[in-house]
Amino acid sequence: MPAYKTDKDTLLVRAMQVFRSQGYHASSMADLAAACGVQKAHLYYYFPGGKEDLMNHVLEAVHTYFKERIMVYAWDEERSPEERLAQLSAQLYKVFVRNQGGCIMGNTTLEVAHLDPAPVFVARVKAYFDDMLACLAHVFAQRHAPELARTKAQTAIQDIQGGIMLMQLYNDPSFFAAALQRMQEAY
Amino acid sequence: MPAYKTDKDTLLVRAMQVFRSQGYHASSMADLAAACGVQKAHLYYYFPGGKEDLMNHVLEAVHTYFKERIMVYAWDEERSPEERLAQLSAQLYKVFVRNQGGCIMGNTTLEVAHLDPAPVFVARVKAYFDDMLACLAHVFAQRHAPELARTKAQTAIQDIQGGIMLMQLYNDPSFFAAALQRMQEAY
DNA sequence: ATTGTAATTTACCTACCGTTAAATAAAAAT
DNA sequence: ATTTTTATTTAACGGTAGGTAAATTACAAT
Repeated sequence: MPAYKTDKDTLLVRAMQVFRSQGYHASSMADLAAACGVQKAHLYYYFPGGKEDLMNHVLEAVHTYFKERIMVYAWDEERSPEERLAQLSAQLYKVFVRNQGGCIMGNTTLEVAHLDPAPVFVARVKAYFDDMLACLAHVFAQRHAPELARTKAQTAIQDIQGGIMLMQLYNDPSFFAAALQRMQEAY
Repeated sequence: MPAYKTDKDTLLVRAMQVFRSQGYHASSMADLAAACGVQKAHLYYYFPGGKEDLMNHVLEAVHTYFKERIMVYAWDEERSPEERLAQLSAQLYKVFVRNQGGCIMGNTTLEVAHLDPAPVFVARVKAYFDDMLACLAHVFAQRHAPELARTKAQTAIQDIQGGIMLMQLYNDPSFFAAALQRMQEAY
């Protein structure tokens, strides 16, 4: 089916893996091209804006993936809130433990949040956390008042992000797993 | 009193500010030297191992600062656990909200945690979180069983680190402040 | 004053960075 | 078959990265 050897989505997946495990600045265009099995000049064909443009599309793809494959469970009105949280936890655990490099959104936040000038893709990271916050708050709102639900969602996200941080530092997924557990118990 | 224009500690403070707000890889030796008011070659006089060596000493200094100026409150047996947590919260709030760039330990974790080869200073970051965890667990252990105390300490740290992350992303300290509040209520 | 040592700068090196232009190869259209 | 368009590579550019060697300046000891 692929007439040409590369399609844009494959490039994005490979580039994402590099960015996630090495970070934005430590990932060179040469690294990214090598991981994609392509000469680095070719990356400018699909992403004329260069490295920043590529990262922007990578984060957009990640955001889309999370919305379609993970956050959807939060909006599934057929299931109980408890079931939704369990589904969310299971999916998040799979994604963040299977893959090396933790959460590219969290990594990117701490790496570039207050660079001057701020890269354009900071907006993508914000949009991701906006959505994650909204979907968790929606689930908690099934039982709790909107404000409390929102606070619980924020708490869960902070706990989870901190858990991913310690998981990476100590190479021990239990921090992250515990955060997911607490999110479920918070309902 | 300073016979020469630079002493090592001043260099470390200035370098720390750069590393904290720009991150490790985005901080060039030229940036660091400029912030220190020194030619970049001079940095190799005090830190022969170069950038990595400098970062290592910066993180060591930060670790020492936190131990002596913040974590001490946790071990102050003269005060009640509630008072100690209040003191810790107040100090942490001051440090992380006043300064730009959030927590250099958290930033560094997510930026370099799984670089290959891992920089030597990853060990310093681990030591910092070890100590922070131990001191919080010590306070919680005044009322709770050791295991539960440790879990509460982990939870607090994760919540706080996630709070610092969102604080930086949204430029809103309330995430972080809420985490400190929850830490106090967890006792 | 002279010498010795510690601190700091000047000048430079190589390697690699992100990026661009032009050439080539592959596929589609006619 | 020929042409046109799309995909991909080759080759190179200027800039800057981290780092080094040597020269110079500032202080200390005598």
